[in-house]
Amino acid sequence: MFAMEPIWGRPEAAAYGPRPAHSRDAVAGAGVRIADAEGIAAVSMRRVAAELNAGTTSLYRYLKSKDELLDLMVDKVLREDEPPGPSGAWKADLRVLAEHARAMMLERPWLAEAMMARPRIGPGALRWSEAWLSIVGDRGRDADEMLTVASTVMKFVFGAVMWELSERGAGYDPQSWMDAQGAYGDAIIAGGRYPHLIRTMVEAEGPHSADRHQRSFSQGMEHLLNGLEAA
Amino acid sequence: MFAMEPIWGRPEAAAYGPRPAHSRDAVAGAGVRIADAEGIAAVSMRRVAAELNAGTTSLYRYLKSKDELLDLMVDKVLREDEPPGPSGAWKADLRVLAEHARAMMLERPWLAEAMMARPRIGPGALRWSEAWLSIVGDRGRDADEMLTVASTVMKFVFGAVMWELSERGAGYDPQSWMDAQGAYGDAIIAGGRYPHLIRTMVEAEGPHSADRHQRSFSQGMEHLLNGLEAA
DNA sequence: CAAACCAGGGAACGGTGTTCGCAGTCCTCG
DNA sequence: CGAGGACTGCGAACACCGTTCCCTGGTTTG
Repeated sequence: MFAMEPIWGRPEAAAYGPRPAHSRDAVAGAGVRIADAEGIAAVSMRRVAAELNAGTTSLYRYLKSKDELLDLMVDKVLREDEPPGPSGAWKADLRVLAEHARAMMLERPWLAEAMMARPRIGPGALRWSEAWLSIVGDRGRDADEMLTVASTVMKFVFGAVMWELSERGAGYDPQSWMDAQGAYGDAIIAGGRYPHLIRTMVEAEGPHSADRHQRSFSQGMEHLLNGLEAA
Repeated sequence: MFAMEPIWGRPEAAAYGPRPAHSRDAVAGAGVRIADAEGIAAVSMRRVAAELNAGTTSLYRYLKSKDELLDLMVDKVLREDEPPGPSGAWKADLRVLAEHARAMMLERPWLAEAMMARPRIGPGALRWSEAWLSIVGDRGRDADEMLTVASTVMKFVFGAVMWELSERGAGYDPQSWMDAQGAYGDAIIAGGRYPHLIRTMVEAEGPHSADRHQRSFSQGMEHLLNGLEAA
């Protein structure tokens, strides 16, 4: 497997020559600004260059590819959002860090997907990894258990956030969708092939409430933490 | 909120006119074949049309947009992979269904991301939702608890799969990356800013083993199930 | 048989990421 | 101090992309 060198392994400034008019961080910042304001789809090389009053292809003096631009954008955001440090109570600390990570990713709907698309090995991402591990690392357990606990929580957080974003992006929530749909929704109910699904939709309060994602996340975290505590 | 009608709510065949040369399912099948063989990035309207020996723009007789093509591809795969039914032992059943879902998504690396990108409301997706809920629905609990249990497990499974795929896609695993990297890897270690991270890399056996993802998944599932059982 | 309707698909539009090559700028070395 | 060379900025161009328009020709209904 080729160990393609990440952008953080390459020096930013050259030894010789004219001073660059911009910087990696400025390029990343322009990308973040556009993604926040107009969505990740609006982040094109031309658009980012325009944001910087630069020629489109000048960006390739700072980056090898658009993927690297996304790497820089992700890491800039992670670097500028400091993870809360451990207090010593690992369960509470995991709760706090998980909530913080969730809020961060919900605030920038493009972030979670961009993080999952590429390795997370920039300085900002490493600091977040360190934060997760430092919470579970001060127990007496061995390194493998540290890893299991931390990565299990991280996986749940990512999954929960992507789940929530997928509903938000579609402007869709399960209950109102069921109500609003015409022929297809009726066919689903009339078909009788999904009894548990329909019973849940009808009986459960969760899907109707406005804070159902927050509640579902908190409850899931609580059960998960209980399971990890018993281990 | 606009309830944009999903493709499953629209009839496939028209009343009048010549018989269509293809079908939605054939179009979806062509897309799946290309995605499986050449990756999701190779799935373009032109490429799919070529696979069917059709004109590019003929596809728009079957679909409104490329997004709908992805909807059909996802649902076709879900429809053709039958979820294992419940045996009555809910914990074991959740384990089995989770493993099945994980294997399915790992086999087609494009599937998980496509599933998260759009609402999952086709027949195949509904049958999978029904399968999850039918496992937890035959306990005496109320509907909200059913939902919490099922969705918590689903979120963990998605998060775990996307995590694994993000490493695979980069041809990167944390340990070998640490070993292979030159200047940047050294700087990480020398800097001393990530003590827990480095200790984990050095001491843990997990990151070195070939089946570390499977093991991490199984262990996480076990802890999660224990926590859900106690609830 | 005529009218209405629909499937197939070529041409074209405005985007995309990226490569190439060139002009001009600055640093280093003789 | 001057020359060579490395470097930056960037316009032009390429091969694609998703999608709309519009026309031809086939099929079904009345």
